[in-house]
Amino acid sequence: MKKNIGANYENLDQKVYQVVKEMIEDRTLLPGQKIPQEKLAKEMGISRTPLIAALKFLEHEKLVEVKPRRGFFVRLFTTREMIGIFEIREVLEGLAARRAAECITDAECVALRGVFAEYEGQDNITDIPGYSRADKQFHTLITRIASREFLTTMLQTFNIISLAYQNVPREGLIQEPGTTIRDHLDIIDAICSRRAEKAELLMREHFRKAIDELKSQLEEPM
Amino acid sequence: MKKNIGANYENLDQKVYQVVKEMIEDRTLLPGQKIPQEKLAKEMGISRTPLIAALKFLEHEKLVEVKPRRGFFVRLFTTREMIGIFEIREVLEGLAARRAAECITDAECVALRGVFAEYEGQDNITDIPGYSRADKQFHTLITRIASREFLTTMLQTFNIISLAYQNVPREGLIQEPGTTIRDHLDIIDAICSRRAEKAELLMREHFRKAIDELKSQLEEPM
DNA sequence: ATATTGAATTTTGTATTCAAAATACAAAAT
DNA sequence: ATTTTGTATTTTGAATACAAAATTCAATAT
Repeated sequence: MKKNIGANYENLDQKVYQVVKEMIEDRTLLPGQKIPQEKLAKEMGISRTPLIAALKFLEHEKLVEVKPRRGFFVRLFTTREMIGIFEIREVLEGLAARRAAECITDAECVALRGVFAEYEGQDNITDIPGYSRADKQFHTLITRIASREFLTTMLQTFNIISLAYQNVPREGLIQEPGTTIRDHLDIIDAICSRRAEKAELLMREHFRKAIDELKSQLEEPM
Repeated sequence: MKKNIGANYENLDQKVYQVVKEMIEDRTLLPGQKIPQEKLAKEMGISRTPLIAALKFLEHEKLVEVKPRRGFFVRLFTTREMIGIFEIREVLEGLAARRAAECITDAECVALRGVFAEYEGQDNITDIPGYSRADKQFHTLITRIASREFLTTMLQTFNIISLAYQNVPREGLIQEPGTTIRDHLDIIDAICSRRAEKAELLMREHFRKAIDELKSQLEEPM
C-alpha cells in the first residue's frame, strides 16, 4: 500500500505569492507603486524566479499589472473599475448567500450570528477598524459556508481589491456602519432560517447600495 | 516629444499562453495528461521559462493543475465541479445579459440576431458542430456587448472549460439544440428590446436547466 | 533656466545551469 | 510470476547568467 506522506510538498511560488499578496493587502506595497524585483527577492532571501512566478499569479488576479519591459506595478483601480468589481461581487456573493442558506449547519449559524454580535443594538458605531474586520469576516464566512471551490478563490481576490480600494481612512468601507449593520443582520437571519431565495435577494440589494454609492462618486454617469 | 513606438512590446509569455490554451481547447492536449515541459518547449523553439510562466497562468484559470514536484497536468473536471462552474456562469452571464440589454446598440442587435438565424424555424437541428459554435458565439457576443473588462476575462475561461467538458461527441453541449434554441431566441429578444431584468432572468433560467441536467447525471444528489 | 544628448547603471526577459526529487527499469528476492 | 530493491535516467524547482531595453544623471547645447 502506498502511503501519501509528504505528497503535497509546497513549492516556493505559493509561499512567495502569499507573502506578496499580504504586502499588498496591508499596504506595505502601495497602489501604483513599482515592485522592485531584485530588492524584494533579496529581502525574502530568494532569487527572482519564484518572485516573478508569484507576480504572474497576482497579475491574473488583477492585483498587479505588468507593463512590458518596465516591470510589475501594484494595481490602481478607478472608481469605474470598482463599480465593475462590485457588480460581479453582487451576483457572486448573492450566489454564495443562496448556497449558504441551503447548506448551513447549526454550528455555523452560531458562528455567523457572532460576527456582528458586539455591534448589535449599538446606535453609533465608532470602532471603524473593528467593524471593517467584522465586515470582511462576514463575507468570508458566508463564502466558506457555501463551500464552492471556484467561488471561494474568486471572491477572496475581490475582497482584497475591495478593501484595498481608495478610502483608506474608512478602512475600505464604502458605506457607513450605521447604514450597513441592518443589512448584515437581515442577511444573516435569512441564511440561518434557510431562506435561500431571500438570502440571495438581500445580499444583492446590499451590494446594489454600495454600487449606487460608488456611482454617485463619479463625475459623469455611466 | 517622446514617441511611443514599440512601447507595448509583447513578451513571450503571452504568446505561449495563447498557444497552450488553444492546444487544450482543441484537445491536442487531453484532460488528465501530463504536460511534457522540455518537449513542448523544444517544439515551440523556446526555453522552459516562458512555458512555465504560461502554465502558471493557466493554472490560475483552472485549465491546468500543478502537482508539486511532479509537474503540470491538463485539468480533468468532475461533474460535481462542472455544476459549480455552471452555477457561477449562471449568475455571471445573467449579469452580462442585463448589462447587454442596458447598453446594446442597434448594430449589435442585428449581429446578435444573426447568430442563430440559420437554425430558426428548423425543426430538427442536425449540425451539432455548427450549433455548438453558434452557442459559443452567442455567449461570447453578449459578454462583449456588456463590455465589462473583468467579466469578459472570467467568462472566457469558463466558456472554454464548459466546452471542453466530458461529452466530446456532443461538442460540449449539455442539452440538445432543439431544447435550447427557444431559450436562446427569447434571451436575444429580451436583450434587443432592452428589457434588462427579463434578460437576466431568462439567462439564469437557461443555465439552471443545464445545471439540472448535470445534477441528474450524478449518482448521489448534492 | 530648460531641454537634449549620451554614456553609466539598473532592470527586464529569457536562457542556462544544477541539485534534489521523481520515474523507469533491470536484477534479485520472495 | 510477482514483488522488491537498487541504480540510471529524466524532470522539476530554483539560482544564476547575460543580452537587450529602460532609466538615471551629468555634461552640453539652446
